[in-house]
Amino acid sequence: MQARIVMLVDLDYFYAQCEEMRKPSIKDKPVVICVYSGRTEDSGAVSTANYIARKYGIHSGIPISLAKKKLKDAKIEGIFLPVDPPFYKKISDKIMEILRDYADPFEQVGIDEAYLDVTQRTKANYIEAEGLARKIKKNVLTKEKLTCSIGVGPNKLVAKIAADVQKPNGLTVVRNHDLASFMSPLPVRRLVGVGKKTEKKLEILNIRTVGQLSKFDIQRLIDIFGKKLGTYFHNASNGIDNTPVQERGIPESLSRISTLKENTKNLSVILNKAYNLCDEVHAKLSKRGLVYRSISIYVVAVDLSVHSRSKTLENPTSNLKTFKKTVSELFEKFLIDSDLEARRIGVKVSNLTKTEAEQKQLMNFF
DNA sequence: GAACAGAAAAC
DNA sequence: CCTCCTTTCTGTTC
Repeated sequence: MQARIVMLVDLDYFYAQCEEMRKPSIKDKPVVICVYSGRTEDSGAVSTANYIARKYGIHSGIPISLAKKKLKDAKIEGIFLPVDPPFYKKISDKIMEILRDYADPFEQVGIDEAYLDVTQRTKANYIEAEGLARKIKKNVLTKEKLTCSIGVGPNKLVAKIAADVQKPNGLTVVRNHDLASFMSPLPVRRLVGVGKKTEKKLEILNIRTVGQLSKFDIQRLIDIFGKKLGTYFHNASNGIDNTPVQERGIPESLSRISTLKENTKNLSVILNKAYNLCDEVHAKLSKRGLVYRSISIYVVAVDLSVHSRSKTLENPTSNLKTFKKTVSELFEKFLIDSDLEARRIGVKVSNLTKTEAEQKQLMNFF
């Protein structure tokens, strides 16, 4: 593959920034967007926090009660708001539409991130790419009143890390010439694919920085992490990533998961909740004109261990009755041979394809 | 090669 | 005290 220029546009502290836009008076306070689980008054976790809240150690994933305690200890008033996904989705859609026009091709990742291959419209020139990034930032700010951080680099991996190192409202350009000096001092945690567990494993091998990882014997990496991850680490630590920017087509799966009011192993209590989740997944499916062939259930046990069961059907379907029937069978079986108390439960459909009608529409296009 | 379950990560 | 959603990989089993 010849030289590319790839951008990663990341909408800053997205949910919290959307709320700030809706109500600018909260902008100078810690804003904490919460997923309330409904068990008790403040049970649940933080989804997103603005940068003022982050200064007090409030990050996504921590318990809401802990976030409140942190602000209380600091004697600071915070704004706690429940997530409003439809609102964020609308804003995201508008922004993604703007971004898409700058890319060739374009790849949205999640609700607040997108990769843009800008090789063509910048003629592979980094000066042009930086100018384009500024233009994009200005455009998003003018049209949607939101800031974003952009990373520009020779591939997705570098663009992503570049966007990460300076935020919010950042712009970081990494040219091939600066690749090694940019990458090698970074902690391995910055690499996509290195989370908490992998960081620990690498630390045991005395690998803390990307530079140290790049010097580590590739065969040893493969022996320890497997072929895929081992070779990925070797390449990634050298800033090499050939994965193309690709428009996302049909999703792999659609799921809904939710926390139970109380821990239980009672089938009817679980099914009552599960059927509601089925309804929601079903609604999403029909809106997108998708059918599925596989159905899964999830149980997050009291100890937070995650368990799943699944069944693949003979033929693709979108029949809600079939969905619920299968879900009930899977939960019933699970409860018989597991005896775990469920804290959270979920349902998922996968093996997705377009409906007949949608397929035809697509054919007419040609 | 497909189905299934779990782990890990990122969002 | 511990949300929610999606993807990718691995090992196992048939």
